[in-house]
Amino acid sequence: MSSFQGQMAEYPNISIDRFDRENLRARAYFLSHCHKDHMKGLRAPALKRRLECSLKVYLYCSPVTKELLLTSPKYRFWEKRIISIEIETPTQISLVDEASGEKEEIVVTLLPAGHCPGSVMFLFQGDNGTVLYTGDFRLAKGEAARMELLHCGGRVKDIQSVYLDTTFCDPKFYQIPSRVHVDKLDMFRNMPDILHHLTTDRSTQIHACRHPKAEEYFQWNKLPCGITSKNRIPLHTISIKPSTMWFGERTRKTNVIVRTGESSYRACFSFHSSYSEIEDFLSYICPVNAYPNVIPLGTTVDKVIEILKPLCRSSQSTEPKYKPLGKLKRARTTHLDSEEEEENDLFDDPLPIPLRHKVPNQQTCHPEVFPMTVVSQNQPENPRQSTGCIKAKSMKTSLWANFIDCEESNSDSEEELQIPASCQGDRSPPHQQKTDTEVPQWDVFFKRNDDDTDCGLENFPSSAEAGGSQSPKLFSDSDGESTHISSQNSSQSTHISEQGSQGWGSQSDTVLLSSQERNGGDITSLNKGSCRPRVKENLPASQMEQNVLCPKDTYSEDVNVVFSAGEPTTVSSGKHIPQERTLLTLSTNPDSQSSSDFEIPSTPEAELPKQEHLQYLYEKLATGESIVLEKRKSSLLDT
DNA sequence: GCGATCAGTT
DNA sequence: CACAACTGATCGC
Repeated sequence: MSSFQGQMAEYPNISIDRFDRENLRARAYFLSHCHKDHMKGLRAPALKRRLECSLKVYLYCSPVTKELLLTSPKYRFWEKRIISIEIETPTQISLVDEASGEKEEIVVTLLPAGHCPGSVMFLFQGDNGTVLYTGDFRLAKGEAARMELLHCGGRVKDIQSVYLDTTFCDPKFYQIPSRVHVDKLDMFRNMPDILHHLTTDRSTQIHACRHPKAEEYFQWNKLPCGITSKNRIPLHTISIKPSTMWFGERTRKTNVIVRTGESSYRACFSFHSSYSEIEDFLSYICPVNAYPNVIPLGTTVDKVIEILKPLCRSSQSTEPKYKPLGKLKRARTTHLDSEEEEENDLFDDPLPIPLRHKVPNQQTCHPEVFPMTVVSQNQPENPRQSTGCIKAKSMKTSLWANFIDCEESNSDSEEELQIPASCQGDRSPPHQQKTDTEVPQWDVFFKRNDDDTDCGLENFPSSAEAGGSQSPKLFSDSDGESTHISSQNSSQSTHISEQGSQGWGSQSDTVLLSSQERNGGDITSLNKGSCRPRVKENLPASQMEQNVLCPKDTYSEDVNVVFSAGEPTTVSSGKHIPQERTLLTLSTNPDSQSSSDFEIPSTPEAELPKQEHLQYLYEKLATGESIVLEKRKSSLLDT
């Protein structure tokens, strides 16, 4: 729960995620995401009055957050006073003191925070230095390194302060498996690409509905949405409750899904970064200061600061921190106010604010162009949006850089340098339009959950060790300790297969595992990954997973299960399907609950399991035996 | 009646 | 453990 009071030392004229008390005097407001604890005062009469009096005060947030916020009638009064800013689009905002006319320029860049739909971090750049407000965030290890707008000239920007989500900033939350999310439909009404994956049709197999008395409902053979079996045959439901279990440094892999009852499971899940993720993030950013936004119960500000301190600059090298961007990108400096000719070439447009329209995500723009949106408080309804290059005259320092993807760290091959970075500067990824041997592309991040193995119980290893999520594997290592799959038993399997199909009538009839597949004979459907864009090992699982609710061209064809945080998700399963697969696989194919519903993408670069292996696994599953993967490690995990 | 706060629950 | 949302009681305006 955020205890951030709304103001940052460097830029006290703006308020973020708090809208009461002294924040009532802010010249501009920022909302990182639509969660109540970050919206304190946002609909209070005091602020309402302020808005009526101060016509230049606006609320800035991501487009999705704007949608979500305006979904509630209680916040509709904001409608004409919200300015949404595209992700990763540096935007200049004039902070005007209406009384004196005094003006302060600030550039804000929204960076995806991976916490919930629309959630962002705010990177502010202005005369008082660069500061990062993370809001609530969950980013996998290595994620910061991939955020080009956190970099300049191949290095992490010189960040004065980070205002950090420290929810799990405690070694006991050292590791949390990477994730898996839906809510009411109305809030998505203007997000067609999200809508696309949801339905109000209750006769579907995977429900993320909820009800205060869900548990009772289950007993009455009813789902939280009220649906019951039509033919008196009991529904077979499996409920999955997301909750945060943390994983320390342990030698043995631990279940990420724990069975808590006949048909109920707890899936480890978090919207917040784990300790190790925070550690990675902060040490990479290496700010001068880090301030905790969250002081969890039972701890104190001082204790949290003690944890953060060693990760800040004073505790590390006095040299400016240099971190190669690794496989993902190389920076090309494009100092906006640079004296260098080369860079000026990139910015030969004389204007400070070229009037170019924004390019839709899936399109490309010239690589040398850096987007810059200038929002003038005088033109709120029609901000001078532009993806063109800009020289931000008011900025003291060179704040921006472009990046070119590269395969190898520190490699200087010309080829790499000449890679046409198709969407540089745009919100679109710099990685777009690459081949499958390239680094992950931005929309790949949104597109699928290749690494849902963690929660998805895929029979494949995650790519965790390679810099992505460090989630525990679903299967134990070769120490022979069989973990989670063993939590299931035959009674469940049969349970599902019989009643599930009958109870769900036509819906269940669409459960489509081919007989070959059931017999382990056809593994192609399990490995659609082979025709997907390939994802490099560094692609963090959580990033892909966490973004499943982002607007779609940015994402997912094969979203995995949608959970409602804090509430059980109900799953009705179909026939003869290894249980976990049924549980956690959801096709987003809008047209059918066809076989794709049950096709789980393989982990990138994982070796395809052999038919015998699958058969072996399925047989074990069917009989309820524990699955021990002794020798399998080499073939399944070491790929 | 409404909002804020707190405690408790899910 | 924790989060986030909700409920109900209480208090003050």
